[in-house]
Amino acid sequence: MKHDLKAKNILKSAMLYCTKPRNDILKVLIVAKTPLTQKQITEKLGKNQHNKTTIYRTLRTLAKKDLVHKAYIHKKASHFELAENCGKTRCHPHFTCSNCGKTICLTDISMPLIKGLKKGFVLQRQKLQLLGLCPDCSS
Amino acid sequence: MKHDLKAKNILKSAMLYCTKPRNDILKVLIVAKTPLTQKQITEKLGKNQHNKTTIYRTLRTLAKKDLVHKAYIHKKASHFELAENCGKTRCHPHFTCSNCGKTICLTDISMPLIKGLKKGFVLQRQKLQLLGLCPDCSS
DNA sequence: TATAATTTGCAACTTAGTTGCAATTTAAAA
DNA sequence: TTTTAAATTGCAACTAAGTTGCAAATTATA
Ligand SMILES: [Zn+2]
Ligand SMILES: [Zn+2]
Ligand SMILES: [Zn+2]
Ligand SMILES: [Zn+2]
Repeated sequence: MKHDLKAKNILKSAMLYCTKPRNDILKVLIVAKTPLTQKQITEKLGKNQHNKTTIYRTLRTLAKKDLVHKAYIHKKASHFELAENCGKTRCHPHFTCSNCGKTICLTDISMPLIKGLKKGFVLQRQKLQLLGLCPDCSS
Repeated sequence: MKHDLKAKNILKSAMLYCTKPRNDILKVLIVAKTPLTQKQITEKLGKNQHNKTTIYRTLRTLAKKDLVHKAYIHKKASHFELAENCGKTRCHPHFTCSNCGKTICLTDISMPLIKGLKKGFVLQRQKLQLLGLCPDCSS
């Protein structure tokens, strides 16, 4: 149960109550390869079902501690992922296929931080969203 | 009625029926300084009210012709703007204040196009979203 | 003016996400 | 271990953005 331990540690380090819903949801996010919606998390929870309110609240709690990011919104649904592949103020880019809807995390491509922000602006997070055709749909 | 003429020309160039709803909605977008939601467009329409379905359909029609962009989503609501301040595949960045919710169009700041996309990916549009504190909220 | 094609308005619907509250669970003290 | 206070959960009811089907109205063209 390597992921179970990791989930527990994440919660402990963030000084959060270690509950079964949080643990289960974190484990789903740990093994996920792309950001997930509440619905997708519910599907992946399998027999460890939890109320959708609990899932939304857990995601918000984890996001407040910057452990989870709302990566992007697609078809009205927010997609969440662990923050571990993002920098302090910069997230990795996400490429969404306008044909099939699939999204790919570009964890190996980085964009420079924006330059030239006028005085007074404090940047907390930079997100890059790419739309286009994925390899499957462009051939 | 300079804006009226501009709206008419936009519709004509795109080979779209020139109807009163489309004209009115376009005029609102022409004078807007930031992206607007359907609700905000309705407010700015004043006495030229149109059904919300019509507004959504008009926005979709204009977006299909790349005259309008869904710039970003904030608090579950899509925000639309004219595409005229965006490049062919690159939109100008948007800075949203996490404190007051205000959004600023950074039309004078440009980010390089992403490099290093793997073979097969076809980029259609690049969007940059910035979150942080605006000058009013950072002092 | 007549005609065909397109667009509009309405009402009903879908669905992501939120809220209040009572019941349950957690963590830490006794 | 038992007790206790604080935090979390589940439920049902709700909010609100956006969509759909269809009849009526409008547009462009001849
Ligand atoms: Zn695709
Ligand atoms: Zn990602
Ligand atoms: Zn602000
Ligand atoms: Zn803008």
